[in-house]
Amino acid sequence: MAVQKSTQPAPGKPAPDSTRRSEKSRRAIYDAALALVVEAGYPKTTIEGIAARAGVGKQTIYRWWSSKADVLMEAFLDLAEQSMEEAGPAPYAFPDTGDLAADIKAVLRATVDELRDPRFEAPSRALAAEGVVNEELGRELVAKLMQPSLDLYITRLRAAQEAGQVRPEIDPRIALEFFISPLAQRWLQHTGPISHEYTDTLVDYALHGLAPR
Amino acid sequence: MAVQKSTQPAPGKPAPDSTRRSEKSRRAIYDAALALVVEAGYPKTTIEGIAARAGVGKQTIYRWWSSKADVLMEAFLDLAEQSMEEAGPAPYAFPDTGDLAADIKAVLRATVDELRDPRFEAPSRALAAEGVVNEELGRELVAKLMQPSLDLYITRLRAAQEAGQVRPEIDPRIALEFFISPLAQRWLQHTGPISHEYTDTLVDYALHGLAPR
Amino acid sequence: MAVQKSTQPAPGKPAPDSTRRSEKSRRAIYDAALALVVEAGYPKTTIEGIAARAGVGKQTIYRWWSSKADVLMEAFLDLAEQSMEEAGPAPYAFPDTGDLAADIKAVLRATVDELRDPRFEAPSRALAAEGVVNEELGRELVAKLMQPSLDLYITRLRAAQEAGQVRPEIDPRIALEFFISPLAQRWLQHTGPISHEYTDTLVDYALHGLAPR
Amino acid sequence: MAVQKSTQPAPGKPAPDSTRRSEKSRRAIYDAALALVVEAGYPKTTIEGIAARAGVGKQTIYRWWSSKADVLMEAFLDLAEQSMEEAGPAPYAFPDTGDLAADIKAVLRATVDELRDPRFEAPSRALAAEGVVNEELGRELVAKLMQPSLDLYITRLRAAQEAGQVRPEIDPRIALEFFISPLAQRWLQHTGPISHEYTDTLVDYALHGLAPR
DNA sequence: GCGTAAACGAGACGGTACGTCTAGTCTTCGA
DNA sequence: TCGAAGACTAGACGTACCGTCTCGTTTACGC
Repeated sequence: MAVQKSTQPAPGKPAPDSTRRSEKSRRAIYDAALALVVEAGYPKTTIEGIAARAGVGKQTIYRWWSSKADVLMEAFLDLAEQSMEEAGPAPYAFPDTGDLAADIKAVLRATVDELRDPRFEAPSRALAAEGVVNEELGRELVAKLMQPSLDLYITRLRAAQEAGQVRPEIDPRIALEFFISPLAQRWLQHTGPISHEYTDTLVDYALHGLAPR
Repeated sequence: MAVQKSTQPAPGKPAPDSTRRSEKSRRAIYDAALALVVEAGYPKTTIEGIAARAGVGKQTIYRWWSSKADVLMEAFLDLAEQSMEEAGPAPYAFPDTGDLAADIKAVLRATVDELRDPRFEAPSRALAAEGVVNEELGRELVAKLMQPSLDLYITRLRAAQEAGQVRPEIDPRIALEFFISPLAQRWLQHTGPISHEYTDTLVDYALHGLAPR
Repeated sequence: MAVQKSTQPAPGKPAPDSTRRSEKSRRAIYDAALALVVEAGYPKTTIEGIAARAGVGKQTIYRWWSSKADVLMEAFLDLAEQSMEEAGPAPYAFPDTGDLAADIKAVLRATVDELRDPRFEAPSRALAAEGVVNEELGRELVAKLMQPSLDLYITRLRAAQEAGQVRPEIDPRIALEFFISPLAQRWLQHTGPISHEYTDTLVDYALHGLAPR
Repeated sequence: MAVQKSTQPAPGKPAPDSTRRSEKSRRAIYDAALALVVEAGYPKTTIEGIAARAGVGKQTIYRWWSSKADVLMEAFLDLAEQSMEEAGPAPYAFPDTGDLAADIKAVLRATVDELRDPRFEAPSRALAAEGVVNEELGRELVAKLMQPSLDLYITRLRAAQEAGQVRPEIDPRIALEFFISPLAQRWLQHTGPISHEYTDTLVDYALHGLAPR
């Protein structure tokens, strides 16, 4: 369960002893970083500002992270982890009631709610934007934040294939994009509003296709 | 056809006389901005650098644009306009051979090629990233750069509905997202490779649905 | 009477036709320059500001003057001329009542009053300061503004020598500095207050020396 | 002896820790400032230039000084201090051989030599000019640079009064201006050449007066 | 429990870029 | 053809952060 935290500083450096790391400072830095991104936006969030708000020396940040994006990413991962733990003891579950459409609609409705949660929105957008331009960070984001969820979609779709509810030649790794990508694009690029009705429609269209039967 | 250029400076200022604007400087600024974004990336592209490379005073930039994103957006719009004019006298065409799947596949293949063109990639990503975080700019991007293309999809899908190739209750404004959004998300978030095969698959899946017939 | 105005623009230039010069603009520029120096001080007085206040294009200033100091110098010369004309028909007089001490005291008291006149103080200081650092301008200032007065001192002192009130071997061009320089230094360098009592004392000390008789 | 260095930054700021100040940077800034004033003159000496030449960040200057004049003043004070220390262990001496005229002549000759020393001239003029226009700086200059010397004149003149060489009713604080002010004015305003002969004459005139005995 | 080494807060340092301001030049227009 | 207006290149201004580099001061481990 415990997600691997990289926390590697710049290579070539003598590598600080992480067993002696101050947990209090780390928490303070996470909190300060997230708060600043929410309040002031990503570009106006500075390492200097994070350090000041966290009551921490700048070097304590540079010792453990390599960039603003790096700090923010970990802070956000931590936030996500926390809220998952709050959510219950079985966080990585995808409903399987036998009704594929209903199951996916339920998950997408929860995703819509999360995307609208202001606590998540500012840091999510900040990281996503950085990921667009910075491929490395983008891939890291995908791997750490999105992949676990995507895997659950894949699992559920395979189950549906076995139950004969999805054609066997369909690649679940592509199929899931019909549910996720339209929502993602609307959110990322402000190309349209997002709502439960919208995601419900997506599921119906995707499962039965656009062409008449 | 002539796209409206905003070119509004900061409001409240005495508003410079745009009839006396130096076309040469504008061109030089566009070229410098795009070149720098390609060469150095968005964050390392600075207004100072653009001014220096364009052989222009900084104030000439601040007089006509309000931010780095603003400069880059206009530069990119200009680039897009130019390449459309090069493309021929019927730039905004969407094929209609009667075969909906083939038509959309052709357009998507062209889109894939464009997304991979290094001349477009860097500035596109830079703008897209800024649009994620800056809603106003994001909406402007959508309206000016994407909407014209989306409208062509809508038109083609409506024609297909009239021809009975698409179910009449389908909303084309949502349907088009099945073709565009997965590609967009893969490109924006590096969630997967993009290729002609991939987009072909998208079209097939979307038109006929995931569920068996 | 008409004092020769240099009004030379930068050398080598085609020399604008001075017969077509706008007297109204010149007056406006003089007034604006003096007003700004009084209100904002010399360093904050800018050519741009003078042009704006005078309701004149910047080029109108650059056409006729070569620098801020140049504008200000002419403006001040003009002011001095005006106030001399106001003073009466015999402006360049030095009293000669036969009582040398009384005559010089009277002139110095008038000088003290002038140095304290706020209308004169700011531009005078501005020019004097520039003259300290810029030898050419300094010499011009001395020649145009101070020399006429100094000559009157010399004339009066020569008369006093002929009347046997001043030793014949004294050089009047040095002697006059005992009256003028201490006052000038106190004013220029803020080394002490200036008053009628002070200048009276100067005259007494200077005429009779410091050593006992 | 140790002259109090103000080094106060802008008031209201959190006041940097002066114990951690880099002596090397300070020295480099002094040297650069003086060199630039000598080479380019006061107006063309910029903080940016000083920083560049000293190999120092601009903020290091703004941290410790509030203006160009402030930097230059301290740099000059430092230069003066240094050259006094070089001069010997009894820097603040005024000769007292019993011959008042000879003593003052000697000091004035030294002053003439110093005023002509190119190492001192440019910065001195720059500061003096600033002091003409900026009363606060002017008073500071007088207090820190001139007053110590003036006090020596006063002391010597009082000794002369006790010895009966100067009339007892003479105020030494005014009398000293007969020696210093004419020289100062000639130097400041370029009203005349300065030489040993000239200062010798001043002393003779001043001690014995202009009027015949 | 004590000495010591590393992590810490603090913040000065050499820098880059910001957005504003002014200088001085060049261009356009109307009188 | 000149004066007014103002856009232009150029670059200094003072501010904000950057990332690096000391400073002392905790803190916690091994002796």
